[in-house]
Amino acid sequence: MLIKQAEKELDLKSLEERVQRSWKKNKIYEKSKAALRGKPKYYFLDGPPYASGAIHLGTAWNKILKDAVVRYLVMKGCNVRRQAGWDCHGLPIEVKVEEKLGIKNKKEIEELGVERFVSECKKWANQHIKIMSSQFQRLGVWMDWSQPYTTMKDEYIEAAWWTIKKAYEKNLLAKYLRVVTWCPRCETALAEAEIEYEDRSDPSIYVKFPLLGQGGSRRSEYLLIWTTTPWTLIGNLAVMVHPDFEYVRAKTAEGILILAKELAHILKDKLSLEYEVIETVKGSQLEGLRYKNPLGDVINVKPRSKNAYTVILSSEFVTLGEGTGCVHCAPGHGPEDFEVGTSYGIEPLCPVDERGAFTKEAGKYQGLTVKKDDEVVINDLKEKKVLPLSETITHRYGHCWRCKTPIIYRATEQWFIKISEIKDEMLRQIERVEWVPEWAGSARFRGWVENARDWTISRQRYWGIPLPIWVCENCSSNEVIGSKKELEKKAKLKVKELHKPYADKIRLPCKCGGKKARVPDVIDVWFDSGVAAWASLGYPSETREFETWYPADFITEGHDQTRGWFYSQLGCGILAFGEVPYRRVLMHGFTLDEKGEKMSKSLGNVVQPEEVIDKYGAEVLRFYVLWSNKPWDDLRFSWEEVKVIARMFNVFWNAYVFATTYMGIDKFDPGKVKKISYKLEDGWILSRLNSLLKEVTESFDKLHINSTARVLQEFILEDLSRWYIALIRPRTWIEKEAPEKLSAYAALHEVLMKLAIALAPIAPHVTEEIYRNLGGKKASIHLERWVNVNEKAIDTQLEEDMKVARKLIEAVACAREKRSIKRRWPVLKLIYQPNSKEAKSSAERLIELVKFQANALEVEVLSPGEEFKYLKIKAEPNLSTLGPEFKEKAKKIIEKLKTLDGRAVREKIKEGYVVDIDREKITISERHVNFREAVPERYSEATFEFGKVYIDTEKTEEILARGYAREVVRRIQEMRKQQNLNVEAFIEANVEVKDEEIVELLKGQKSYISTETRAEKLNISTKLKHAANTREWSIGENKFLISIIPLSRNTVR
RNA sequence: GGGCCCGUGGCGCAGCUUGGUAGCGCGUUCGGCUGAUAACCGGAAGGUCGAGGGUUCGAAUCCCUUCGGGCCCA
Repeated sequence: MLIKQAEKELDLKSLEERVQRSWKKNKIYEKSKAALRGKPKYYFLDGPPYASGAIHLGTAWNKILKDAVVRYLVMKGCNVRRQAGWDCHGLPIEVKVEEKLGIKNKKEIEELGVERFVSECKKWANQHIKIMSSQFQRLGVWMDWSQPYTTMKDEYIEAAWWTIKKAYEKNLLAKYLRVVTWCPRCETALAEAEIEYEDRSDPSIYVKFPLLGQGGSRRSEYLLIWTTTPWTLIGNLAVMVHPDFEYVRAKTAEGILILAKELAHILKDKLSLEYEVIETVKGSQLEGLRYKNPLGDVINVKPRSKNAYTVILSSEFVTLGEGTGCVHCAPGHGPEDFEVGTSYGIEPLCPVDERGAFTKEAGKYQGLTVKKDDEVVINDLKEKKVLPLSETITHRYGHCWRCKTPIIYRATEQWFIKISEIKDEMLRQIERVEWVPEWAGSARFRGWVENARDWTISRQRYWGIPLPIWVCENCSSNEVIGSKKELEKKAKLKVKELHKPYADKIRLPCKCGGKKARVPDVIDVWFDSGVAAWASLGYPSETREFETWYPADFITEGHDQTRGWFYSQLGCGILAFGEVPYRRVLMHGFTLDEKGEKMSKSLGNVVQPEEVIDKYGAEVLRFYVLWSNKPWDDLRFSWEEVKVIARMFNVFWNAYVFATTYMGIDKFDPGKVKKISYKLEDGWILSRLNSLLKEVTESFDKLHINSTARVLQEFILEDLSRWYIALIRPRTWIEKEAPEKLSAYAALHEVLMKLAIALAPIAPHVTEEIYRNLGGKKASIHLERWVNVNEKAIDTQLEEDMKVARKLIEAVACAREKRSIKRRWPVLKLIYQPNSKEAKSSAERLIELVKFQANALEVEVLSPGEEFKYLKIKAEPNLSTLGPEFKEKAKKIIEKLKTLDGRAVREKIKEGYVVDIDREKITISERHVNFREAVPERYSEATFEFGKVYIDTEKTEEILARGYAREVVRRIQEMRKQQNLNVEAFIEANVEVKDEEIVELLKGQKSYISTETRAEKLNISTKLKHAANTREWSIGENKFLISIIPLSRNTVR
């Protein structure tokens, strides 16, 4: 096995394509699956992305996260099930298909034919599954792309049917009249999860409802209400007040108005009405007051309930936050209105049809459209002089998540899952799950479930799982069908497929002799994905897979899925099996733009994954999104940071190129290394490697994948590239098969190999290339087992020692800089004054390394507390104490002190230093002097974490010789590089410098210079003949002329 | 209006679980190194850790309040 020199330039894009092609060609994914047979089962369940459109950064992040975790688990030896899934039904695709076919509403769909429409939807889904699959695959995501689960297959539909039937059997399926959120464009009920809230401008009107006088006493008296939905006044049936609030009767130019006392100020502030409070009453006293709907004579509403058009009480829904404290109640148009109205026996009234058009009951408004025709209502109110104020406000309003139409509330009959009855069990089940982060379950999800209402599962649409409920046209009895077989058996005929319109054509016989027809509704798509844990296993029509895998061991999705998939699965799981169908959840964040704002097409700040891949490669995108922040925080996308990661890969690659260059030249065979005597730094890097592997394993296990990525990055940049390779570089230049060279190769090889394995789940392509070229034993790195930590290799003391050494060497660099001494120039002596015993021993153990890296001829390590002996100590007289104590003698004492040796003074100062002034012995104490240290001119000093360093800056002849030699070597190397010479090429070099002294110095360094530059002939003189490529260099004050000539035999090798 | 999360030099983040000298990267600037590296190293400038209060000998870290952003809901 030979290691080839790697390509110098890292082109991730082409590397990735190359690697992906080889995966395909060699069926690596299939092999990886095959290798897992018999290993412990692990069921990863892919949350199905919606099969329309293209992937975006958020879905890319999601899949990358899944892929990294799964790859890790596979390497750890888990037999992971990793089937891709697709969510295919629902409004989004219906809307796209409507657009494509140029139709706008349900009527047109019916005209076109449901069969055609549904088949177009299926086609759309299939097309986009294809597109998105290949986009995900380009990211390097390994899943079963060829056998995905889709929610539109008959077996999948059956699983949903079966689950509905379970709910029916458990008496958790119900149909009742309730106010639901409704999209008038899509003509269907919407679940809470299908509504998004956006700011919009709406009317804000104050309306007077005239009280019906009892014996004329209430003439010109009104309830003052406030609303932002004028159209709902047609369905108004009551006015709610809070029983405990105080209300006033206020006399104004508009008559006597009744409203909450606390809000009475709006009469003046908003309506510009002077008012006088003539009575204050409790809300409860208003109960039963009758009023007239001001639109009463133009509409056709005939409520039967005796409580209609009266004041009713609600302590729950009347607040003083806004409005007037008298709340307009239209039981057909609001859930709260419905609830309170019903408790007063008021039957809800909904004079609005599916499309949002007013019905006959709306009288003169028949045919007009809700919301859109608010103006008509407002004008009528104005004419009737019951509208003291009409303005507009901006507030959050719900919109259909697909077509953005403002939603309305309608009272309709719908089918529900009675969440209220299973909520306690749901809350208990949340605790069985391991949530990452913990609060995703204990706080966020729990909070959502606690507030959950019954789940409306019926939709009045076409592209979805048909609701498997058949109702007798005769006796109205229900039947729920749980499978295709059951349906065929009962219908006594074959069913083509379970979608609309085929399912609708099936009629079932009823005991009463009549026929049962399917309710025309389809099921809420959230229910579809809710059954994925068993539906994707083909259960219940097939049980083998189910018995093997269920329940899901791991899922990961964004925090929006708290209300979505985490929830729908929990609900469906309880219906089906009485338990939550997943065991571990990683909740991840959202992708935001660089300013932390949501990416959206309208803002034009969307970054496409392809864009990143085109510029930097999938590897960079993968590493970036995993590294950027904690998985559960939102990710602020930043091109700058992407660049940082791209550079890291470059450094990693360069380290690999370095290794392969020399290993290739020397034909190093990792398989044939026998006895290795590692040097200190080899032991160190292997220790660091194993410490790294430990951290990587731990953080992966905890799903703290950003930590994983960060420690890997740190290791690559700091330990491997910046330090270890710098340390072993001289060893790689040794020509012979020296043991110290082989040990460096062996260590470097092990590091690169294991690092590649640790990095493989995150960067599957580049690590594959490296693994194969470095002689990996398997056909692919992804068939490798995760690396076990070799605890024995971890030497924490050595790691600590190296830390001290590195810091020490950095401090030397700092001391050098203070005197502008380049690193190429050796320093005569390095004195290290450590600040602890530990630091001292660390430095002593690594003294040779320090000496070499600091480029010092000699190193001395002092003991903690031991003073650097050349340090000058100055005793500075303290004038503020000497003056007052010694008065006129002070001046002479000061003079004297300045002449003394500070060190001597300091030694004796404790017991008092005695000076002789005019033959008088005067004792100087600590309070009289301050001691100051001064570094002698010859030394430069720097302080750092582990103490102080001093360097001797004296330039001896030896230093000059070595310094000039290195300067010359550097220049020759630069010229070799410019001439693109092979690393191994031999040359003839000519060096000319006028200064004779320098020539003599350099001649003494001839063998060093020749070895370093592979100069077989080296001429140094004050005057030389030069070749054409001669270059002039300035080194210090001197001009050097240097030329190099490649030797002809270079080509032979 | 409510729940959850986030807020740390110009920018992007770590540190917060378990309180003890505020750290990294990018950017700026000055200097240096380099036969793996269009890479890198060192110095400098740059922070009242969103704000206010509390607990404590000591708070970026724990608690309360408040402001701004995100997601979800009303």
